[in-house]
Amino acid sequence: MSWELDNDRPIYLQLMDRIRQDIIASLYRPGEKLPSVRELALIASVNPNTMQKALSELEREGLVYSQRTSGRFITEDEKMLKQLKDELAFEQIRKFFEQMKQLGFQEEETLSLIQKTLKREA
Amino acid sequence: MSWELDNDRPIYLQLMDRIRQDIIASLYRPGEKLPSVRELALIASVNPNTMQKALSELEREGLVYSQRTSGRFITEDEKMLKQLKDELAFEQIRKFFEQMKQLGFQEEETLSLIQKTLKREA
DNA sequence: ATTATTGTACTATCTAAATAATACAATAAT
DNA sequence: ATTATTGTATTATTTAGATAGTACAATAAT
Repeated sequence: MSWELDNDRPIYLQLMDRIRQDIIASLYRPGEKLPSVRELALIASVNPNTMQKALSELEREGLVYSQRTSGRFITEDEKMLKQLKDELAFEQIRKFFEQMKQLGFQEEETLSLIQKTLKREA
Repeated sequence: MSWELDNDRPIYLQLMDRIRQDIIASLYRPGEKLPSVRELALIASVNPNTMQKALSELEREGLVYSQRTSGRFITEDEKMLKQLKDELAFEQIRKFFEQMKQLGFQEEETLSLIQKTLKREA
């Protein structure tokens, strides 16, 4: 299937974002075993080294841990996952309003623009 | 002052974003003369070549135009500026909801989370 | 015991981006 | 006329990232 990656940011960062999101959104469950580095590299269509880098960075963040030869697993610390989810969501909101502000939209305008956009979809 | 740049994306793309936003938000007015390449490079604390690249790309987008030796100017096509502003805003909204969705928040949840966040600020 | 799979490590190569240092032609300012 | 400023072009160097290829130690599976 080959993940959607662009050339504007380092691949390994995009891989991290994607996997982090999949964990947060519970596509992978706490304690679940991840596919191997080589498998994930195949799935995403990237070099195994690049995937390895992404995974080892996620390990530094504490989101996954590896057991020497049995594989790599999602952390079982559900409290941490919940907290991370909230943090990431808040960060998205903050950045979004920041961007809109820089385009010249105050909070009120942004809010009504959202309403309008959502209505148009429905 | 030195603009806020990170190492996660090419500098010239970040420069483009910044200048594009400043134009859209009317920090620079249509027809107004931009500081010279060298000046802007100093202001942003980047290499003149990098700034040159950003500006020539913005020129390809039609946002600015250069007159051989008198300098570089903001386009006078206000219609285009207005349209670009709307497009960029819509794109921000779309991406934001996309990101939130990938974190596991549906539109409704995202909306109420926004309300909650804005209230907390006030 | 043997085999296959695991994460990990290492070296080499290639490319894009950023920087540095100049240079030049056109023209506005003097 | 001379000077300074403009955008632009060129060459070289450095660095980070991506890829390719290979290797190894630990251990689960057989």
